Amino acid sequence: MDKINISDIDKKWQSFWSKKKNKFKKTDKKKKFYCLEMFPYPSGKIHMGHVRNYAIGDVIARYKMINGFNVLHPMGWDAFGLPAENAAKENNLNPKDWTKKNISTMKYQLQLLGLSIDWDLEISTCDEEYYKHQQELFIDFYNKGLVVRKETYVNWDPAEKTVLANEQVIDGRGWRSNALVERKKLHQWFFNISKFSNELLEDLNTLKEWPERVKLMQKNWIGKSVGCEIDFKISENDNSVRVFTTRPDTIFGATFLAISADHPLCESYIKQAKFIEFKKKCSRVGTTEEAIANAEKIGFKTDLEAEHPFIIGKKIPIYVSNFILMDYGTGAIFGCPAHDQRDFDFATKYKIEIIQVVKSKDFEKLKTEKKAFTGDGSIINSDFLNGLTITEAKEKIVKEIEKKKIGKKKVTFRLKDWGVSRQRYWGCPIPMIYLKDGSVVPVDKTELPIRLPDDIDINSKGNPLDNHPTWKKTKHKKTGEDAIRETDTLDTFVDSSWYFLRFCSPKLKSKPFDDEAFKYWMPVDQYIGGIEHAILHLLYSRFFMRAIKFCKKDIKIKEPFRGLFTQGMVCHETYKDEKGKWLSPDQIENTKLGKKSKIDGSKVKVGPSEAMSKSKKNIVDPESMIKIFGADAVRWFILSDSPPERDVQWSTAGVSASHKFILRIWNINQKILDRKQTEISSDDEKKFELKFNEYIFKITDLIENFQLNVAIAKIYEVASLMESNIDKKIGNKNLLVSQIKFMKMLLPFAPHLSCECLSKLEGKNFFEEIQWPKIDKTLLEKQEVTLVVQINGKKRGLFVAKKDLSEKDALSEAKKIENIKKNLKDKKILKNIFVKNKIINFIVTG
RNA sequence: GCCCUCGUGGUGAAAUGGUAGACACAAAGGACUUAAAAUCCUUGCCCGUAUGGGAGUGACAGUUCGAGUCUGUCCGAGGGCACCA
Repeated sequence: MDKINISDIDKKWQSFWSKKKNKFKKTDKKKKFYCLEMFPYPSGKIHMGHVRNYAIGDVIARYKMINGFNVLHPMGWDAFGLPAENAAKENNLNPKDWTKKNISTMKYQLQLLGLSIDWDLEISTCDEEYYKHQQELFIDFYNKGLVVRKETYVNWDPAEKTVLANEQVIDGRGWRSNALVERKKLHQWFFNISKFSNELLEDLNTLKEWPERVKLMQKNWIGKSVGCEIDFKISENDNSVRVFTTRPDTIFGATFLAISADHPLCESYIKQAKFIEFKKKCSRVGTTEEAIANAEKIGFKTDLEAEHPFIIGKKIPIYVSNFILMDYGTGAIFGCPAHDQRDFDFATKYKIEIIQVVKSKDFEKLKTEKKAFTGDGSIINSDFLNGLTITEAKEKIVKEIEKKKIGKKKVTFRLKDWGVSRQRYWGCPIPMIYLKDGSVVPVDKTELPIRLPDDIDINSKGNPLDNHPTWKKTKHKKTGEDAIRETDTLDTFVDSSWYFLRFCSPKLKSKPFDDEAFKYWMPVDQYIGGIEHAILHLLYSRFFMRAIKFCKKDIKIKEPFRGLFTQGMVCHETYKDEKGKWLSPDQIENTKLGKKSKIDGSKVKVGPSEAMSKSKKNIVDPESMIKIFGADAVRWFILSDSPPERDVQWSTAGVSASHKFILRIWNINQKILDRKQTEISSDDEKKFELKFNEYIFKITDLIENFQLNVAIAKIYEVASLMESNIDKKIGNKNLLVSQIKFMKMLLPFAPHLSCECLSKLEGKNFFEEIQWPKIDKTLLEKQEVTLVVQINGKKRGLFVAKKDLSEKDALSEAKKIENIKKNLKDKKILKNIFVKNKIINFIVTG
């Protein structure tokens, strides 16, 4: 019997596939399948999360390939980003070199997994061949009005002289500099994503193959709210304040107006010392959403009053308040303290009148608990609205408002425009220039790409592009006048918002993508990645597709990803030594007295299993695992232990068991090859065939439904079936044919072993002609079924019968069972329940 | 605060309203071996030698001949959104 050397067969088949460049495309071009996994950020080495992502993707890609599909299965690198700049600062090298080195390491590691990736299609977002086209798209968007320049508030790190993302601000301080972060107003570039708010929301309904959870998260993020705008006349002058509300039904309970500190009406106070002090107080609150949410409500009372639109002669004070945001609604509200918690808190603090307008028996009780009543009820104290329900009142008041021409029904979205400017070096330069007269224009497309300079001082404070001696100096192509380049670069989410389009024609020089290739491959049939991208990346990509459609008439597609699958994380136990320092799994030793530290032999405290992370050191290196157990075992384990959408616990015992199973399959294969002819028993043969065919059916169904862990459980069962039939009276040919089918079913999961076994079975190395085994439907019909017999709903016996046994025959068969006879004795059968192929239930007396 | 998801053995988990715990990990016992490793077999809560019986899917109700699965209330864990007017 041949012995197997796992690392030899890994190498053999990886080199076989790589020589063929994984181009196993079928002649049937009609059946295309675009299988895409989220491309990685080249941070240094691959981690188990990548292994899981790409193992799942590879199962789907290979399964589709051997089902006759023409499969696009590419890979690339999300190569721009902050870590490269930070690493460059620490090691005093260029971000480009650092990135390239990481890409080559990670590509080598991914190849060790034996993925069916077509590496000819490899792209990297930091290559000018890629970002050139991104700049082109940016200009297209700009020309169509989808890019705007606006002034907004940002988190400004005064030490680093740069803008920080919200997640880079920790407790109000810069994560690197530890400097107090300021709110600063800056001119920034924005993608006009809010133009598509309603479309992005409505079209979620068309995404039938997306997880409901992701769609819901996007729905909440877009945040549609239906309400109305109302103009309040200012008593002191002819101006008015426009407010937005979703509760126009509470208008009679309005006792104050509140406007944002950035509201145009505040302009006349800007120079007042009191107002300046108030604004200072506001900006002292952090910029994280949580900090804002928990901040105390403070107000600045203006000397203005507004006229209540429905109560003649009633004047209500106007406040400037920190809880009103300028970029939501109109930046102004009317406060109805009785029925809104924030308004209630504010009114209590500034002793503003509280008028109840919705009936509730708990109102006074809630008031003493300092709570507003936000529930349902009928309207009171509201003139012509009295007695109506909230819904009725909303309808009626909106009609009145529209009749009086002081406002109208209005839909508002939470989704804001996407700010894409970053004061960074390692990103795609924004192809815009500033002219002397202050205007801003795009560069001429013939000048693309606007390249990143290599000779930068990475250690300079602020943006190295801005500090570069010559880079930003340029000339306007049309007029020849001097101009200054935009020195901000694009958010890296832009890079990943269209890479899936580039994969359709990654080498094309003239355009971002080829129209024919686009038509053929798009949309992505199956997209696979982490849940952490549920909102931003997926929403931005959906926006990009629409923006491109808006710019190019012949693009018909709106949704880039037809199917989406979000996999769970890879977790591992956490370890701490006696001093509370984190230990990595390879610093742990198993002894009879428990786990000990390899470093000093001290006792180790085992913590809960958590997502693998550098900070907790609970990381297992995929490369070393592959070297020990082989690529198939690593892939197998990570797929077998949990449903792919849930978190999986990594365990060395588990992967070692997978390795043993790989060897067991090899042994089964050898035993079948070495088997001597046996006498045939038609009975054994038939049973085996029926059972085997059923497994093809089940495994096919399970893969189609992404139940990969259950599919693997069935493969274990097939292995046992094969093993137990080697000594039975089954023809060699039948066993061999079944083993070939078995190995084909194994191929998406453990391709190296599968191909090696197939080559032994068929006597040649082959791949192209592999076809997923066919299900014999007539055999499925012949399958026997187990009928369960219950008495009063309790299981009392079972028997195996032919499929579709009639009720009459089933009942008489059931009554022959010893235990059933015993239980039916002296009892009267009141009713028989019979469900074909499933169950018999006798309902009896007593 | 609002919204969503999930609670099944020592563990990861299976189960179109129809045999709960498939499959695997770990454990215990056994076989082989001088021994170990490897491999294989058995066991898994309670009563019983056993055929068998009882309890049992976070808790309590309900619908049903039959509920892990459907409905309601509660408890617990995780996630998303969060001065969004």
